[in-house]
Amino acid sequence: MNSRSSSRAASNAAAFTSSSASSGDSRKRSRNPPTTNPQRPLRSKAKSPFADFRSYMVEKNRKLRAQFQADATTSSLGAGSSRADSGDDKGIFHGVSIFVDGFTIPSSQELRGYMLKHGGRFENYFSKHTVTHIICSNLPDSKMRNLRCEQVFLVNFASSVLICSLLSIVFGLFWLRAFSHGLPVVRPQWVLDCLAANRLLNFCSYFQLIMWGMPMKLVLPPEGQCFRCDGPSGQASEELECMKVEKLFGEINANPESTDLEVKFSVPPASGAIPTPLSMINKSYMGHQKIHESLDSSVNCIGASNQGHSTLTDPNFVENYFKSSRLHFIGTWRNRYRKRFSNLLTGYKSSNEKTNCCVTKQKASIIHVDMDCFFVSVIIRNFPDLVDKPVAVCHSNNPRGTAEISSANYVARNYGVKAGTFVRDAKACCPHLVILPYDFEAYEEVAEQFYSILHKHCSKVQALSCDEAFLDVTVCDDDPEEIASMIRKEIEDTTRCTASAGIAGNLLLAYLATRSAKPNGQRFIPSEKVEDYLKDLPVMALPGIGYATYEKLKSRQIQTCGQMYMISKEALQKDFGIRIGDMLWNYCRGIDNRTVEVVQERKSVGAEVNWGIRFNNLTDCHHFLVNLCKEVSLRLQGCGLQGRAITLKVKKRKKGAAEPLKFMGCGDCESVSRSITVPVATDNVVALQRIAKQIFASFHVECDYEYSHIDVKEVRGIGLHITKLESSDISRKVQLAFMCLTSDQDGDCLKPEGVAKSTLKF
DNA sequence: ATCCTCCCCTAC
DNA sequence: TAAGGTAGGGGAGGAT
Ligand SMILES: Nc1ccn([C@H]2C[C@H](O)[C@@H](COP(=O)(O)OP(=O)(O)OP(=O)(O)O)O2)c(=O)n1
Ligand SMILES: [Mg+2]
Ligand SMILES: [Mg+2]
Repeated sequence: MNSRSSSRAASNAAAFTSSSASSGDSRKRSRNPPTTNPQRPLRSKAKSPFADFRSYMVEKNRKLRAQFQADATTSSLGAGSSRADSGDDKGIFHGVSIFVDGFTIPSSQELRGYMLKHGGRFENYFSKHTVTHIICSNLPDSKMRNLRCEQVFLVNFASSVLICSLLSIVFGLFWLRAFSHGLPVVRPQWVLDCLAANRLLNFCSYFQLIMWGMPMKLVLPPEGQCFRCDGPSGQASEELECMKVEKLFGEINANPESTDLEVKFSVPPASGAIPTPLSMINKSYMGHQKIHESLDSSVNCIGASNQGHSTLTDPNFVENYFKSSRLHFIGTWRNRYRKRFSNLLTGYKSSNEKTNCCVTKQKASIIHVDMDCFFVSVIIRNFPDLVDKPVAVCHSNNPRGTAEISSANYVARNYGVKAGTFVRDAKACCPHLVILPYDFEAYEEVAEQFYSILHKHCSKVQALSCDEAFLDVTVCDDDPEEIASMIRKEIEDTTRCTASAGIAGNLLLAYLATRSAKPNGQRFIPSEKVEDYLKDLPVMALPGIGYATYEKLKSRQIQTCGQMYMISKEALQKDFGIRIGDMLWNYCRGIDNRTVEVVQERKSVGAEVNWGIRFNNLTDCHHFLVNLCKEVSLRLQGCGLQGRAITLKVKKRKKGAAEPLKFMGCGDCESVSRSITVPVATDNVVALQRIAKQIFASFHVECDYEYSHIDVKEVRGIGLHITKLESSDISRKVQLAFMCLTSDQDGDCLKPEGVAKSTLKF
């Protein structure tokens, strides 16, 4: 029970066995950029109708793709079969792909119609990869409109906060303008004149003057401070307003029906209607009785027949997969924690401020606590006979299978079994290994007990994962080692699972101390022992140094912290970059300047699946993408966030790569990702789908080897990530306010209580 | 210099 | 059979 100063951490050969784990399979990464440049769609020149089955399929698949694209991109191809797409009879806008920026005359819808009719394309979202021309009217028009709105707005609300929001909307235009990326910005008249001349005219004389197009930056001040607008060269150009702003996050909600900035402010149905994040309830790992599950067919018999283990057979794969994924569980745990303990996390001022100058003089006391073989410990409570047997948690007990061990107890670890090993390899090196199934609800419950105890003993708790946290006990009166001891005892009494703890002067050393205290132990590293402790420590034991960095260091004859200690900071920075070099130099000296952060701002929301992804046709692939968008949209809404940048990632079997070692795995892949930034943050599922579809289209995933950049049959993983996040609160209010303004349209959306609520706040 | 995009790396 | 997710840090290299 006592802190045995085991030397396991140092002598453990885990670092060296891990190389075999990644042999030949997917974990290898390619540094290569995408070999292709899918700048323009490669069109096969379809000749005679379907000479054979193959060309029939090619044609069919192209139609499918075109149909799919129609949402995000509209092109004459998508317009349907009425138009013969063959030979020379391409419309006058063939090869032209426009993006309409802001208010135009003719309207963007009219322009869209012209493009469709005459062989061009119309993009709903700007991307330098897909757009060839930006269409933009004179700014004053749109500006006037916006300003007029602003005045009405003033009359109605007399709210300075809202002015700020309005201004940010106006500046959205500037930002958008700055997106031109060297593409021609052309007046809409060009389109009309081309039509009149019945040919593609040189657009040079139609260049739109970008009068106010210098990038402007709207500075969002810290709470309660002045609000400024900085001009191009950094000088404060205008002091716009000086006001108390509790928080100003941004702009109105994206309108899924239109990207025009003078949008009709209708509430997007999906995001506005359901305030409760149903997704969170559905996904709850706490639901002892699965009430809400009845909402989705998957649990009940209806959909069950279709359920499978891949996208080939399960139309509801996204949802079903996540239900069983351990990595999804631990990956999403932090958000559930945020919700569950939000009362303890809010109002805590960011310790980022170095205001604790008085504290810095005092030497910090950090405790790191981590549950021992968490997933196993929780399950094994029900099997007391197994405590001295080798046990692991895994989906499968198949001795020839490729299911992964999630956690192994310390008996099993002595045989070399650890998280991530295939069950067949685990069985090979430990034939008597007992496999137990997962119980995510139980993990959730124990984690809650764990954190309740931590928060009881200390107010500065930083959650690292469901079984691991840092505590800053610098200002506590009690002896840190005694606190750790008490906490560990209470954890064991409450949960019947053991935890280990490390105590030291900074996060790094506390973390390392826990490692050498495990299992069921604790260790204090006094500052005078630090050098001794680090001297022979393998570099791989340092947090932030994984397999790749380890290999890189090894090739430079650096394997221990002691050896790294000898390398100059400059040399490390040259080889690993400024920040990482700095980190290496610090860590091998036991220096760590990080502080315990109770609240951590979320910077991205995303979902991806890289298992069970197999498609035989584009339809299924599109279907999957649509569901992934739903998932991400629900997650955004579930945590009250909206984002401006949407990134789509596609994993594709690497050229020459064999079938994955792992059943239904992604194997050795290259991945491509591409993002689109829109001017208005969104959480709306329709908007996400449109944007994701547009990006997907730009990858040119097709069913046809010769003409596609990615064969849909080789897609092994898809991910969707949202960044440039803003809170949805404010934007929702502003949006409602706008609806009030423009009450002529969508008046039925004006839920009285909604408006009342929003005005109340102001 | 600073920002942005597209990656890779890391940890649980 | 089996459930290889999630989010942050940061580097390279290009645009501005
Ligand atoms: N590759 C991984 C790593 C972790 N986990 C899950 C199972 C672990 O039980 C839990 C906590 O991770 P830890 O790194 O803390 O590992 P353990 O708690 O299992 O063991 P230890 O005693 O080393 O902390 O996260 C996982 O499923 N797959
Ligand atoms: Mg643990
Ligand atoms: Mg842990």
